[in-house]
Amino acid sequence: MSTPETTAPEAPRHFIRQIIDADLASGKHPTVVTRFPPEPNGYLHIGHAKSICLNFGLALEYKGRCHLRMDDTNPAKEEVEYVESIKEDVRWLGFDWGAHDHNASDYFGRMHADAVRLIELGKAYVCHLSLEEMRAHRGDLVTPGKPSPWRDRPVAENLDLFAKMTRGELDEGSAVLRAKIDMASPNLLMRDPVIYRIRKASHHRTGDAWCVYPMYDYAHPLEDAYEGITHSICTLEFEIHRPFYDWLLRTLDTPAKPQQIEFARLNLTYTVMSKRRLLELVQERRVAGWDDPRMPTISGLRRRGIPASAIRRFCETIGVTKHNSLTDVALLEHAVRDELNRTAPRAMAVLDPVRLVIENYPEGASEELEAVNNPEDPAAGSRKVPFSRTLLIEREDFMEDAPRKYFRLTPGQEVRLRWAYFVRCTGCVKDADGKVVEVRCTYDPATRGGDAPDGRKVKGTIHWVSEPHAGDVEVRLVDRLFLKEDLNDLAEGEDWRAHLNPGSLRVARAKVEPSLLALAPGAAVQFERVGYFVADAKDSSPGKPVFNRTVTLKDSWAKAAAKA
RNA sequence: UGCCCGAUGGUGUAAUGGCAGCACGACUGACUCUGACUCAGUCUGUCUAGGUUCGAAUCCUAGUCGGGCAACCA
Repeated sequence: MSTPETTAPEAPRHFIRQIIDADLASGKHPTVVTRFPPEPNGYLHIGHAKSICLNFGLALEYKGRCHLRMDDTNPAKEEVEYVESIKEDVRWLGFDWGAHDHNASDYFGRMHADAVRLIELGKAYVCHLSLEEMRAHRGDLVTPGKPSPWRDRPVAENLDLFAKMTRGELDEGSAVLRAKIDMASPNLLMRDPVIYRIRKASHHRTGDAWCVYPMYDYAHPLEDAYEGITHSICTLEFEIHRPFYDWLLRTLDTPAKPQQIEFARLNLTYTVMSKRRLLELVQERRVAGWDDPRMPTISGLRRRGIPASAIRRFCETIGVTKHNSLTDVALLEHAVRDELNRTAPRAMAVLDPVRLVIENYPEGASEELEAVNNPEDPAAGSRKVPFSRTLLIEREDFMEDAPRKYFRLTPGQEVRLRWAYFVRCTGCVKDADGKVVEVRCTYDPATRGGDAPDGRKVKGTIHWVSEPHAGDVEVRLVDRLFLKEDLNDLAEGEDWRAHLNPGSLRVARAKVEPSLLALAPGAAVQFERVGYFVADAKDSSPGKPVFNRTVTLKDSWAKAAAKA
């Protein structure tokens, strides 16, 4: 597991850091304890990564600790499969919760005892209103609610009824436990919220031990208090829940009084982030699974070849605020390129091959040339690449009638074959349809290795593979999943699925230099002049890698050409 | 119609009463054995109107715009 870089001292003092600084300075807390509390009902995505980096990052930064806690209070929606994937993803991101592997369900006993205490305090009651009746009693945004007819029943009766609920003697939906607060509160969440409901369902951890399950609003503050969380960081939509959070801790007078702090969730261009939509993509088979390389899930990003360090860096870059924003996915891509440029070994692969014949190179001969593995990292060393008379180059690296400033192969022009020789184009061979089937050239033996002893320069360098030595591999040209920038900005009735990019996955064959065949599954590589790729961790087999494109290289020529 | 929260270049953010800064992006150009990287330069911003102050992105008031809130979900 990689160790996350400690945050630079000049890191922006975002508002949460400022709150913590103040709390530490005032002595309110001796240390920082945060938590990451996912509900195990789906896979983690890049938005969760923001929260993970924030919570675990803060703990690291302040030498406190961060707990991992499964918020498993709803037996109907949660599964073990998700628990495992969540742990794997957090670990992969580089974080460690140590011994603090918790579950909301660990506290069902304590929460229940606290509910009994609430009843004894006269602050909770059993209510039999149906869903519809309760909605009607709640009032609305502008009109106060009406009290439930059971609001003032005696403590003893509440105790007895809650015990019956707990023993499973009451039917689902026939009763709930409600906090008794204020039916006229302008905050609807304070109008006697439900805190326990009957669910005769089997829970993935507690089995059939319980017939009543706590609601999130009741459970979460208690979980935080039990664990001694100091700063309970969540997303903006929970802001309105904070008064109840504080009310509960105050009413129960818990020894610990964690503080809930809200920040804006991550939105990314060309990306859907809601669990519901991601689930639908999987269920409707619009992607191959949760870990499809096009998915913004942690497992998808991992399979796509995006390094954990790039995700961490990205999360630090985007900052933490209280206002909604839409982050350009280019920021993520930049973090990925930046990391991979430093670390990924280079190799040559031709995605759209056309044959290049060197007329003056001996037939049947071959040799090995030295190629640098990573110009950005001398320690990466070099490798041998086979060379012969017949090579394969990218089709787009030859043009019969080239525009000015086209530095690649065109009749009469000299270019460098990367790490090999200078070659001068002599022409091409076409088939009956006029399609180029072969490019011809001559080479200068004196330029072996790629430099001319006479000091002459070429403007262009192109990549190549030796046809007789080339490996043939599958490459998956992964592109953005959606064509629309802001998937949250949809017209009434507009289906987000209509913006799916039909070209988000193009499967192709590529010709590659032999060294690439030995690449370990999960290893990143740069195909020179093309992009960063990763040997797919799932579908690669020994000697037979399958490559996923992580991100393309920037291509200012393509941009210029498109403009012309 | 109520309550809560927010607003800084195209995008993400910093500045917490004292020179509006950084990163991404776009556009030039230099360099280059990757038209990559790197480097240099250019571009573009404090929602509006009042007020407080020597001085306001920052404090106050009003407005505008955006987001959230009426699951026995989290």
